[in-house]
Amino acid sequence: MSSRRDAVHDTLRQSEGFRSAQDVYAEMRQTGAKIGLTTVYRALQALADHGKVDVLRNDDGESVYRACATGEHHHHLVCRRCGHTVEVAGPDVERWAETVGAEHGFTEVTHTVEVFGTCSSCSTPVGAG
Amino acid sequence: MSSRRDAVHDTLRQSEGFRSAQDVYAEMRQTGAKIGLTTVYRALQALADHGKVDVLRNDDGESVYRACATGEHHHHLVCRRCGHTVEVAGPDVERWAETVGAEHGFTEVTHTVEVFGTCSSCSTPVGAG
DNA sequence: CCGGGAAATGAAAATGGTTGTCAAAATCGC
DNA sequence: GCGATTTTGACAACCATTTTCATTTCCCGG
Ligand SMILES: [Zn+2]
Ligand SMILES: [Zn+2]
Ligand SMILES: [Zn+2]
Ligand SMILES: [Zn+2]
Repeated sequence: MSSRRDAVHDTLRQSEGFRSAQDVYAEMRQTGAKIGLTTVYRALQALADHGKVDVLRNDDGESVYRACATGEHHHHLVCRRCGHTVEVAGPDVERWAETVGAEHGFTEVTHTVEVFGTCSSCSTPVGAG
Repeated sequence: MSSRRDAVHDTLRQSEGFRSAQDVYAEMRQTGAKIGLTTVYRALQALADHGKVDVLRNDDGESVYRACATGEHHHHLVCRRCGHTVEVAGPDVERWAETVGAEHGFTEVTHTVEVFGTCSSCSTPVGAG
């Protein structure tokens, strides 16, 4: 229905890592797209609600979004330098979370798991001769 | 040095779960403490910087703090209803995070892991009996 | 006890991401 | 074409957090 929402989704698909609403907005405007910030926020929220994109909070507390390849439950390995993101599965972690919750009598157990690091490209020594 | 910082720390110790700066401030004022909101923010940040309290972001993006029993690396099992928090260890998760990072050539790997659920007290049926 | 300088404090203003408002514009159904 | 419905986006409102800056407190030598 919404060409704007699709445009937002497309913009996100072109990005490798997680992007904030403001990022997406700026990029779309830069490429000549005619869209308002409010609409970008709404599109992003709608996409997240529909499970079309993943959302998490960065260190600044901003919501950042990413169009992941899979709709399955997964987590992320994110380069804190360049933002390069790898989707990773962790069956052990899934089990662990469930177990830990059950051990303490918790139900409806969910979890958040994110892994950060410096990717190989970014960890290549710059000053090494 | 700072009696204020100690007061903030004490207030946090009296809380079972994670509390926001505004929460702590409100509670301290309620109990008659003479302190400003700015100072509460600063004390909380300082305590977090010194590893004296744990900090994470709640669903609203607010920073929430907790005075944990151990200074060791650990994670949390949090009741999303009453905030009841259990400190949990997850050696398997620690290993998994390292492994996943290494497999993809990432270095300086860190992670965030939080488990949420409904604690036994909160999951007791209310209308039953 | 006195004074100066550094550190701590907090009221008020600024910041900034996000959400709410609401009128205009686009779309739909007929 | 036309009214009903949805979408859009400029702008204002929100609200947690930060910054500012003048005042207060603390520390310490004299
Ligand atoms: Zn990188
Ligand atoms: Zn998982
Ligand atoms: Zn509970
Ligand atoms: Zn860990």
